[in-house]
Amino acid sequence: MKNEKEITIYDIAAELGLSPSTVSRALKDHPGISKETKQQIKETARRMGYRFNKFASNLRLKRTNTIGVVVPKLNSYFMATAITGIERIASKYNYNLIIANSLENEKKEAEGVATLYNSRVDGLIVSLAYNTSKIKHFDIFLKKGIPIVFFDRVFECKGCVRVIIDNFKAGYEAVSHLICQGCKRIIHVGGNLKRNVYNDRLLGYRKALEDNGINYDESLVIINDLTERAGEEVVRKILRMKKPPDAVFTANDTTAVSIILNLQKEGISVPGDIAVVGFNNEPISKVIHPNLTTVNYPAYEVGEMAANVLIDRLNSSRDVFPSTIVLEHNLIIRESSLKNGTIGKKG
Amino acid sequence: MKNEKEITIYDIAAELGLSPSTVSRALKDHPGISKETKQQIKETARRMGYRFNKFASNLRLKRTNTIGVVVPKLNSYFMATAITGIERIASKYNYNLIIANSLENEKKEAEGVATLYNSRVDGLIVSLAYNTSKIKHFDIFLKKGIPIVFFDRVFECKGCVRVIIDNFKAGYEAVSHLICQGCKRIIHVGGNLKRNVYNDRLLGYRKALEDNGINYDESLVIINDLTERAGEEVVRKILRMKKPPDAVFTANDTTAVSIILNLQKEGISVPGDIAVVGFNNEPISKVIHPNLTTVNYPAYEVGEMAANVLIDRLNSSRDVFPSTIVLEHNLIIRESSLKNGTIGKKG
DNA sequence: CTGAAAGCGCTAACAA
DNA sequence: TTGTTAGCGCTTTCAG
Repeated sequence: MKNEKEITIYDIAAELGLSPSTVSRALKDHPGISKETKQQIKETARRMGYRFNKFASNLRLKRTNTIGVVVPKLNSYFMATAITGIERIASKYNYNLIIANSLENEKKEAEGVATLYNSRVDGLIVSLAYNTSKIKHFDIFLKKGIPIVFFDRVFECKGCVRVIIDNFKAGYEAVSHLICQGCKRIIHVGGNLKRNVYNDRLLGYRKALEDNGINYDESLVIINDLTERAGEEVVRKILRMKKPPDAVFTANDTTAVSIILNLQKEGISVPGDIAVVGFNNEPISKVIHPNLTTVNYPAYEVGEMAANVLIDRLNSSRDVFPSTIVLEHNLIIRESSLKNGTIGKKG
Repeated sequence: MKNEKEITIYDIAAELGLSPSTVSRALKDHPGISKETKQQIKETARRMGYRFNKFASNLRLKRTNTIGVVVPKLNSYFMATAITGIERIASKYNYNLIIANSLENEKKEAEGVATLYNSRVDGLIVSLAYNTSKIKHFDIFLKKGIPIVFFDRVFECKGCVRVIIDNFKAGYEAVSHLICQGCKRIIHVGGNLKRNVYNDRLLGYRKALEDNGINYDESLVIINDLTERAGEEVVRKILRMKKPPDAVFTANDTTAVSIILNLQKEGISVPGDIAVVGFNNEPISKVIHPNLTTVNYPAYEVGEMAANVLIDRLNSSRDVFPSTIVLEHNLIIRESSLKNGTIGKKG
């Protein structure tokens, strides 16, 4: 590695016979510097290959213009899209992003949070890991008053903001739709109930059953990690059931698709024998045959909103902020749930 | 935002009647500090709510332990997976990641690179944007001897490392396979030929034709942006052709899947009428019916390798490094390319 | 409009 | 084993 000396504002100042403060001001377009001096300084800076030293500046200013992002994974359509939204807003407002991947693991999450704390991020955007139960690793942020915005898998805490959709309502709508289609034995496949998203979807499921006079049957609720493999296991379970279900409502598309493929492998027809509804509206839902009925989750917008809220908080001097922001979802009805080729009307 | 004073090593030193350097050393587990002192200092640090100031440290050490990552998008399976791989290695070696999204756009890419330069990343991991033609925005890095590792969409330049697969061979194998299946009029759908990946795949296509005595027909090569929409257009084009093709080899899975869906919509059977081969082995390829024959691209491993190579370079004092690292790909044959239900043997 | 000087918090060479 | 001290490069107050 070559080691050409780094150019500093002192070098520029020396070169031009000016003082470092003048150079600093000129480079920052400070009003009180003459046009010519500015021009000259900027030109010299370019010529000498000067680069601004963020660390010295951060050290001085105690502000990093960096946002920490903690997510449970990067390689899902939902997360990647949300992060893309976050990135767009951050870059618009000149914020850098440091991303920590918790890999769905509470311990890794705590480590990531600690690293970001040491990186002195100005704020945090978080979606919780699958199994996080204690959230005390965020205390250091809360105690210092560093703002946290949760999205998707959120946590109720004083002073934090949550950006979500109405998962209860979405679950309710999905299941109501299945009931309209004549389904009566509806399996629900969900995730860890510590996570609001899965808990709320389950509650929506239960309420929809209740409102339609269908008894809640605990044995029809399957909690797992919502992977592709989980879908295989669900199908194995279905095959072992004495009274088979006539529908499945799954809390994500990956598993819904896996369920469809594995049902088909067993000669079970979707939606004929079993109707399926997923969640998220990932691209895959339009590829699977039959196309998957699912809940559209505006991932990009959720990411943008989370970043906007955070940056607003960082820059505004107000001290009243929304605590929860709910974005719109909508049920997208496709073939996988249509028992009789028509949508049907009710509720 | 509350503003409790930040605790520094000076505060800890004062509290314990020690010197700042002792505190600094103790916190870094420096060998020449007694066990008890270390214990005591660490305990006090925790109690007082001390946090390490990276900026002061970076300023002092002129090293940031940060890697800049420049990618054309975040929300594709390939990129998200590669980044996950990068992240794993970076975090293993205690490096932070700053990610810049070029959105497939040369100008945005140059901006991102400039930002990362100012962030003083220790090194760069890059996959080029779709339309990048001048790469002079990397000159600042090259001139300073800051290492750059390219992956996937790479660039030939002195002192950089490239982590790739053999796209030529992969293209050759894919097309040879189609020819084995009896295909003779094979369309190739590719991307911007400035990008090595697309250019090499096209060259592989041509060579396979040549080696099998099939004339190269320029009108069968379609260059577009390889989106879902691009797939629709390819099918429209196919419908207008007097002599229809009997196969399509596409440089990614997204477009391949879109082509299959749109062909099917037109009543054209895959692989019966037209066989299809994609590229990347994204999860979607196992969902589409018929399952998509595709080239497995080890995205995670490419990401890991890129990060490993970069970090090795940063930490090693050697000055000989590989310039190109080629990882293994393999053709995964599924139903979408099997004209007669069997794989066939030849070449 | 420009300059002098102090200080942000950490590290390490050197000294004890 | 611990302490002293200078300095990393920038910003800003205060002075001119």
